[in-house]
Amino acid sequence: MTDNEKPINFIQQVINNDLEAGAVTKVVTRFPPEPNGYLHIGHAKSICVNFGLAEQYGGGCNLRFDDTNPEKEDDEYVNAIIEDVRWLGFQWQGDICYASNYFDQLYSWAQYLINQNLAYACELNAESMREYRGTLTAAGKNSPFRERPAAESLALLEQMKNGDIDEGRMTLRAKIDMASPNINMRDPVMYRIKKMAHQRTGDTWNIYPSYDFAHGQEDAIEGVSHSICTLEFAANRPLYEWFVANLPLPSQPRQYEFGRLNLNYTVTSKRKLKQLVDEQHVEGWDDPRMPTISGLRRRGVSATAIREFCDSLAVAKTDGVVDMAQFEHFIRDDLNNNARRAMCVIDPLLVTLSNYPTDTGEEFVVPGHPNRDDLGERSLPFAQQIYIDRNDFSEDTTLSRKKFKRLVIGDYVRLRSAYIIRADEVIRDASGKITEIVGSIVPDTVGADAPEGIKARGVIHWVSAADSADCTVKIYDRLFNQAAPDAGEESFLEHINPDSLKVVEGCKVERGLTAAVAGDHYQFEREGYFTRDNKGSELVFNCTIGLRDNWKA
RNA sequence: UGGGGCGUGGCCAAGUGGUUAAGGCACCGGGUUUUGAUCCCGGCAUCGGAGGUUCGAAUCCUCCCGCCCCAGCCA
Repeated sequence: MTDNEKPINFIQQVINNDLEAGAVTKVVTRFPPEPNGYLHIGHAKSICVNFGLAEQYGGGCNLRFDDTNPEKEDDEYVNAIIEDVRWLGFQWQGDICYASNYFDQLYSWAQYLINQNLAYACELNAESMREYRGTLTAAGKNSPFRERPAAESLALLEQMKNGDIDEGRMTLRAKIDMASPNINMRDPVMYRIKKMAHQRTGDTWNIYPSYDFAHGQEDAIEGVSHSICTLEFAANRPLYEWFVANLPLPSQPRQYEFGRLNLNYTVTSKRKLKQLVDEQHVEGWDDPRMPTISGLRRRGVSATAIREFCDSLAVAKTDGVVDMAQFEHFIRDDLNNNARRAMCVIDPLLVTLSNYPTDTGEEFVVPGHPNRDDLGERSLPFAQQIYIDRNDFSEDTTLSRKKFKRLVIGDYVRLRSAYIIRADEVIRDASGKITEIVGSIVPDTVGADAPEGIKARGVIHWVSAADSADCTVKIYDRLFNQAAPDAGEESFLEHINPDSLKVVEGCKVERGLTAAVAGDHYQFEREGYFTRDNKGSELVFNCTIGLRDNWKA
């Protein structure tokens, strides 16, 4: 708990100064996704930054859909985004905002700029506009339509809006500077014609505002004090400021940029994630291998883990790649503290305890968590026949105790929360495969130390053969087998890990887990953290992440 | 080659002229442990490079090198 010792970032410094100078009285931020895909871990950082700042300074954060391009947007995304932000545990101030709510206002501001001789209707097509724009090193040249009278531009804008002009034939442009070293300032497009219905405004509009003409004004309308976005928008800032300076806005928002989150072994680009979904490389946006919020949730990653991880990241202007291990640390940390313990045998091998009664059994009451009394207890049925994991048995009696702390013929091992047992012989089928182990218990060793002369090699998990449930376990590996899947010349799809999903059926889990519901987290002892899948009615557990594994074979 | 931004250990990152250069992840030792987990101890950099200013520089100046972003009627 060293939160108050955490150094403040550059945005907090700006806010502190603004507050001190009286330039700002209420800190208002916003999280402004375009509803053209699902939220991913990169958005989570932005969400934590924006909502976190608002919370820290007693202000508010808006959830605003930047729905200025109906071509790519969909209500499915709107709903998914709302669900994800809520699930992460954040609450926006007031109603949800939509850029499309401001279309009328934006339109009249466009007319205002035309009247100020700061905007004009341009008939250059896309190709010509590109030529006129110049290059990184060569200045552009003025559009032949640049000096068109305001009245004419006004009329043309009206026609564009009404659908009287074909798509691609005309745009409304800001009149700034075609020779600006910043290409974004070379008469950027404010409106383009799209004769397309919008998910919220229907077919009211045939023109839609561009990002640059909309964003700062949206912020101003909402009273956003600090408009925080990622680094790639830095070059748009002068344009943002130009509109803020030249329009009669209700407030004067400022834009600040920080480095977006990149994680190795995955991609955090909506475009690429959409491609994975569309081309069915994964099951959907919420596939447990996806870095989407919904995928992580289905995988079993908790909202707390995501938030703690995001809070561990710096808000700075460097663009690095965070090691997936850092994320995994927070996933494990939260689950270790909060997940109930349970036993699940993933590759069952039958063990018959010959000196244990056939007709009776016992119930061992054990804690739900080693150091969380509030997580209750569970009851483990014990009987003559149990399952252990095939990996926890070896016929090789030469294995040292240090190297193999599991069951070996003739030696002892502790069954977690139960007896110490010894393996006596193996039973095989016709093909030579071991089908059963016959062993024996050491009496009076439940909850008690081993008697003199007996030393268990280690502790292994188990489950009652008769009184346990069948389940399926899904184990995931990273989606990409290269740290920077989108680095090289080749497509990132070339680096998809073909073995990222392993489905194991016929696992045996302690009976209590038949009551597990989606969202319940468990630690399957000695294996890892699992959560019940949120799809279908079968008893399926997704492996969120394995336990740390430090021993060297 | 124009403009903008950035370079501190394997990764993330504090640091705003005087500190033994924080912290986290990873890694390496060791201890505890009925989870090879957790937990606990300990180890682990002279700051992209070269000059310069200064009693003193990661922090200031100069030059150089490297990386990222911008030439959508995407956001």
